[in-house]
Amino acid sequence: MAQDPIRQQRAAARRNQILDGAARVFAEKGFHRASTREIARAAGVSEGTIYNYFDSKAGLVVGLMTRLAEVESLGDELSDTMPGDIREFFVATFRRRFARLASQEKLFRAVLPEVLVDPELRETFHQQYVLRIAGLLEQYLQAQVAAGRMRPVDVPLAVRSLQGMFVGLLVLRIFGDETTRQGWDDLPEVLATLILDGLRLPREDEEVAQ
Amino acid sequence: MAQDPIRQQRAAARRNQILDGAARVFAEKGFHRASTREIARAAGVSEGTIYNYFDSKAGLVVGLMTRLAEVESLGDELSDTMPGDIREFFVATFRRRFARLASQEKLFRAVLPEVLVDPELRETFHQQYVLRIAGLLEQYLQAQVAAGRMRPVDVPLAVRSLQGMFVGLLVLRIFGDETTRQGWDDLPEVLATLILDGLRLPREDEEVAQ
Amino acid sequence: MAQDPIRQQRAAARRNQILDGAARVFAEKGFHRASTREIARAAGVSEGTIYNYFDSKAGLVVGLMTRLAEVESLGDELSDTMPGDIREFFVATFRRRFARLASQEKLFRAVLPEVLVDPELRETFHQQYVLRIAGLLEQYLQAQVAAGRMRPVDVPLAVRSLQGMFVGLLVLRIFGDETTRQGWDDLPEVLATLILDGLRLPREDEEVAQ
Amino acid sequence: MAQDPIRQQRAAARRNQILDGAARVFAEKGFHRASTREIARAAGVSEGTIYNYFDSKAGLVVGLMTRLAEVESLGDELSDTMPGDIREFFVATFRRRFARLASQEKLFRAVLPEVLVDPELRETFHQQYVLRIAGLLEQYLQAQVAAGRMRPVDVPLAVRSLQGMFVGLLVLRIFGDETTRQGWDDLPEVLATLILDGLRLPREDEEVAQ
DNA sequence: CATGAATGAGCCTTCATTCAT
DNA sequence: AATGAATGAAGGCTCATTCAT
Repeated sequence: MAQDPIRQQRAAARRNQILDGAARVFAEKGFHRASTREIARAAGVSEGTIYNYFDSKAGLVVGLMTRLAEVESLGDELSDTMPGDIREFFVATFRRRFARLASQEKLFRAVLPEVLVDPELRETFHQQYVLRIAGLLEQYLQAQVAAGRMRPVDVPLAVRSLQGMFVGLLVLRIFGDETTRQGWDDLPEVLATLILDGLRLPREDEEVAQ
Repeated sequence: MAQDPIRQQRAAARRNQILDGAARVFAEKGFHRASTREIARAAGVSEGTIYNYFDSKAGLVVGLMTRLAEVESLGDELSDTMPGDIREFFVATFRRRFARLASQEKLFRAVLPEVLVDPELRETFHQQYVLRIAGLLEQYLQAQVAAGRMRPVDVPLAVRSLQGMFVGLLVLRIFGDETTRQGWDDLPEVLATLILDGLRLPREDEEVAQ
Repeated sequence: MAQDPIRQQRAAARRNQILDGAARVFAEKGFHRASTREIARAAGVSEGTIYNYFDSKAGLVVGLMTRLAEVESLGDELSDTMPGDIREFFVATFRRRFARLASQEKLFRAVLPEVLVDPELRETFHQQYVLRIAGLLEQYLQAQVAAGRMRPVDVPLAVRSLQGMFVGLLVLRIFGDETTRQGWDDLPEVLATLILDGLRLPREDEEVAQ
Repeated sequence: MAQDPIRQQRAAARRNQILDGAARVFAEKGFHRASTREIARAAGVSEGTIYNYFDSKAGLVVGLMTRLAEVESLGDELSDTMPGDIREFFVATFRRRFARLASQEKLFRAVLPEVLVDPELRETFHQQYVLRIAGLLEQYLQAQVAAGRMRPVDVPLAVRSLQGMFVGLLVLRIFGDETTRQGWDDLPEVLATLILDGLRLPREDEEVAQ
């Protein structure tokens, strides 16, 4: 029938409408303290309707994560930047990631706990989020290493370290750490220096460690 | 009365007994899915007894965190190492932290979510854990910078980045990320390189970025 | 929508159904010894349903009180009687009040204790019950005093004394006092004499006290 | 043993100490919301000790009532007054009762509810309190009637009405009724007029109702 | 006699989920 | 497809009472 695409569109709109409500309530109260009643109210639908689009309350989290991952167009981010200057690339990328993270802080704060606890969600999130981004970063780093522009480190682990740093700094932010929060905009620069140049300064009587 | 110290000792033992039970159940099921009944059973006491020692279920998390922080003798860790070689120091310190984190993975997985969600817990954890460790690290880094052995970065932010990396890598571990999990023992070395020397290799026709 | 009034009617019916159950159990066991589970069973609904219609267990008492007050059409009672003969008016009014009180004895026995203890309930009951009836009685007495048919006493206090007597006699009844219980039907007459004519007989050698 | 009387005295002192604590806590929170722990603390003893002197929490109420009744020396009150002037006697007696009631308001508020609800307490209270006072009042009234100084009403019912009025006015006071509370000191006079002379004023063209 | 830690039954309330309309 | 009333299991927590010390 010709109505199919229309229906699908309407259904997708409803889904999103519900997810928006869920995101709002989850962000404010956390997963467990958010009731389906409140989510329904926030989404402007009835409780029953939620269950027409999602299997369960946990299904809402899956939906949110999936949507999060769909929206992430990391590939673009990475390729958007001219690969010319490494530092500029790093800083720009970091800056974008940090802006993203900050804007989703509340949602992360709400969803992360449940993701940490629920094995299935954990798996989904890991696949759709961690591995996807890791893959892209690995490609980039690998290329740099191959080109002799970067130290031949264990690329996957280095990437994990980077990702970890992002996640961890977000966690610190969530903890309310003032230093992290106020320095958020400076972090891309600091990180770039840290990651690219390292902390160590060669003593004068030493050779530059390469 | 001579019984006072005995009383206190017995009370402390009970507290720990209860916390052990709580840790076990929290680790297995997470905070919200763990019922006080189950915790009581795991601890070998009655439900009522729990409330003779803790204000509420959330109080158990506070207790666990506090105990965690008490056990942490980071000061020793830092000073134990000869400050001779910076890299050795970093690697050794990282190794110890990573061992610690890994051994407490389950507990973290159980407690972290609730800490993220509950504002009061967040504050407590931040004070007792994040800031305490941050302070020690800052001292160390600052000294190195002052001695001209390290690049004059924004020390507090650099420290947060380090801490974030620890936390974040633990989170990746919790996500079940195979790369992180299998590379756990190699991470201290990778991180040391990353943090101390940086990724970038100077091209021959370039100046050393500072 | 045309369903709204139907909905409302059904909801009102449910409310009453629940209140009936609550009244039954409260009357039998008193407020505190009545469990919501038992109330639910007595009302023929689930425990959860109670909370769809009332905020809390205490809310049931409020509901009962309100319903009690709504049913009371004291105004009619007062005006129904011909104002012709004062004594007849008193006796008739008393008789009606006493019949009312007796029929609600159990409910009062169940609700009064909680009303006495809970400040909020106390206030509500005072407003909806005591003051409403007091106002009507005051009007009546005031009119009689103004007409010179009654002694110019402190009307509000006299009314409180009357109300107190009703309440107090009900309490004695609840205590199981046999004299009160068996004399219940005679009390209107006795009270009328007491209140209208007083106990004192003038000695022959004295003036009539006024 | 010679210690018996000493022991008994000490035991009685403890009992009273506990009852004082109970009275304080009951008065503040009501019977059900008062915990034995709090009572113990208020009495300066341990929870266990309470159970060495009383069977149960309800036993405390029995104890309080009994002590209340013991302290009441109504006989003295009644005989203290010169039987000369009836009105003076009534006013003086009322005044004393009202002062008593007011001073015990809180305790009544706390104990009455439980007395109303618990059949056993009800019986005890009725015997020790209601009937004892009723008996004394009946004697007095009966004598007055016999002496031709009072109208030959149904004495027991009249007495119940009086008692009811006391109880009822106390209840109104407890409800927080401002009129009752502020007029408390005037009530003895108002009541005396009400009870002795009645409200009705004879019209000039009528005979004095007898 | 006094203590107070331990008990565990039982309570009120919440909430995800279902289903008749 | 939407609704929202009804459900009832489950949960955290309180507290009167006991008993070993």
